[in-house]
Amino acid sequence: MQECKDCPIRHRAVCARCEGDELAQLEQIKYYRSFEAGQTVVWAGDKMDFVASVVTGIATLSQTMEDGRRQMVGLLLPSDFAGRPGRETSAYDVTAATDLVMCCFRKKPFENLMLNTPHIGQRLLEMTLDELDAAREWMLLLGRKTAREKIASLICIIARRDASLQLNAADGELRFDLPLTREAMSEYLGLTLETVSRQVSALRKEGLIRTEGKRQIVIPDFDALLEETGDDSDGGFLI
Amino acid sequence: MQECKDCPIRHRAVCARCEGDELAQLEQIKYYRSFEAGQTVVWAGDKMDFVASVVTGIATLSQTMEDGRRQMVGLLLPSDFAGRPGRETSAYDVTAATDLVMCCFRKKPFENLMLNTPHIGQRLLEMTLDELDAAREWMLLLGRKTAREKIASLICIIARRDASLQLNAADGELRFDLPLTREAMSEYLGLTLETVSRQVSALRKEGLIRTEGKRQIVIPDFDALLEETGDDSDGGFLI
DNA sequence: CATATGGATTGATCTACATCAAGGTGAATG
DNA sequence: CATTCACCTTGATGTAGATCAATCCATATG
Repeated sequence: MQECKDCPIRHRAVCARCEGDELAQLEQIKYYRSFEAGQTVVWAGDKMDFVASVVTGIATLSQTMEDGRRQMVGLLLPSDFAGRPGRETSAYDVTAATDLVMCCFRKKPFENLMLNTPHIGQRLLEMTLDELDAAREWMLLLGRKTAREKIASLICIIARRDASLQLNAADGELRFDLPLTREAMSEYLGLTLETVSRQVSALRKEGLIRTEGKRQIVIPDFDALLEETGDDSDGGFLI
Repeated sequence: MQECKDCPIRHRAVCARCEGDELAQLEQIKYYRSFEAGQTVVWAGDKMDFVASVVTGIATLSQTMEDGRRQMVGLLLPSDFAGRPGRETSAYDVTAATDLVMCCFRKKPFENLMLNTPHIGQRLLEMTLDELDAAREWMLLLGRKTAREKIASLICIIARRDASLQLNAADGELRFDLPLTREAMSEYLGLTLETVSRQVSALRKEGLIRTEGKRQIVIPDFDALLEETGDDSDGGFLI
């Protein structure tokens, strides 16, 4: 089991500012869980007795309607946080989009720790406010953007998040793995997977992106792609 | 100026659990502001040196794209909270949908108070988590629901929120004011106002709702209307 | 009292995306 | 090495909702 100081979650997540005693306490309630791509972490409505931070891989939060329509409502990249203190059950399906490792904290002790360690609560508030902003940006995408703009936006979001985690070859080109299936992309964007496929092809034919293999994406000119998102040129950040 | 203890925001908002000293401190940094329907409280990007709680009326948070497409991303009813501690500018247009009174707290002293008063931060975290859940429910609506389901959902949301504030004649019928213009509804739902109008008319013709005057709505059978939202029958809550 | 004015409604038409359907591709498996 | 399986692509067609345009209605205004 890794030391928390080596754990990627220190970048953004709850224990980033902990030291000494607090860190020791966190260690005690901490454990790692691994999932294979496609596995479900918890179903909506199921008991969820932990909160967690993504270490490696990608997890998604989704809602499902009775007739099966699905909408993704959260995309968790490394260092992102999942789970709501003060709630027994998960409100969403949590699914591993890729192979996934999560750093889990048992909920009850975590909540106790929160009471005695104000900065954990503060950190959590900051992170929740960030997530709320991301959700609102996402709402604009869902409510008002065209299919083409949605695809361009998603690619930019992933590229940006990816770039912030590890520096990519900055010879103008941006190269990275698109870790979502067409179906997952369609659930993110409120489209069908056919429309996703068509629009990705369209961007490829126009030279705005290249695809190498099935999942690797190359963006020759990031700003050109940004133009297609519909966002303000200097626009903030999503997710 | 009202006493905080008489202020509607005590129901849900930040000062709900304050007493003695804290309340006195809150009083000192508190002031009220009134707006007429249609007025803008702040524009996205503008300096916002306060946080606030809605006392009476309705405020909206919206995002605008360069070409004018608009999406509402927040609907603030009495007792709801606006503003992000730790941020200088507003990320959204804040607009008075009806005549509006807000209870404002100057930001800097509010943040200081937060540092010394853990339960304010805790309360804020709870509220932010609730808002995040609401935003995610809203994402499902925007991404996957039909126009008809969107309208039914919005009417149910307002009815529910309204009912929780003051008890309505519970003789089966639910009667309340729909405080949004067709345009505001369309911005909430990611539709055009024409589509909103058509779908409201459709629900009326089918007897699922009645309209009295321009804004008053009567729901003869709430459960019947709920059926049209696409949500699980026991479904939670929005906004 | 005539007349703006700011919603709201309703109709006709268009189109972006969904739906239905048929292959294609590449890694995994016996 | 053939076969399967999961995923992706592309085509043909359908449709929900957008767009464009006219009219209505209630309140406000000189």
